[in-house]
Amino acid sequence: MAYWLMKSEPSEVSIDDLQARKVVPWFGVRNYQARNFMRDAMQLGDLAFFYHSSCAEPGIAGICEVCAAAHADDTQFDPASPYFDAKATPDRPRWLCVDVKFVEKTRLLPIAALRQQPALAGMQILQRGNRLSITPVSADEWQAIMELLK
DNA sequence: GCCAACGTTGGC
DNA sequence: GCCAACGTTGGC
Repeated sequence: MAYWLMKSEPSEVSIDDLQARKVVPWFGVRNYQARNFMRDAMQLGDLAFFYHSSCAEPGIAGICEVCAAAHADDTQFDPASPYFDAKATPDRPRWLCVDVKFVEKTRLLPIAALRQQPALAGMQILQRGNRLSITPVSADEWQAIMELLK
């Protein structure tokens, strides 16, 4: 069992959208490192903070659970999608996604609040220049954030 | 809108 | 395989 933090732009998929839809494929990842986390490291039952990025109030907005192993991301085959990849074919998909299911909506925990916690100083998302949309979270970091959310 | 940081591309 | 140019990310 591992912990993760997964960024989503709420204008595309917000925690409220996930709550309404129960399960969503984590489509749109176009970064090899993030893809490899989904393909090689994520396990069914892993928990992730659902993080709202590129929005008015960036921060942790909820919790979700990995509920399907990595499979082809359909958006890579759709010419109408911004995530279309002409070099990908159903035979040889380049991009994968796991499915996640809604666990809970939390109060919004802004990134500024995360930065104020010494226990979280090592979090990958808080490091300078971090851009990765999926990052591992240590058990200690997970616990510290859960405490903040109480 | 700014801009630092990073990943990708492609010529050589 | 190098590396400059370019595009993207994402907080501020």
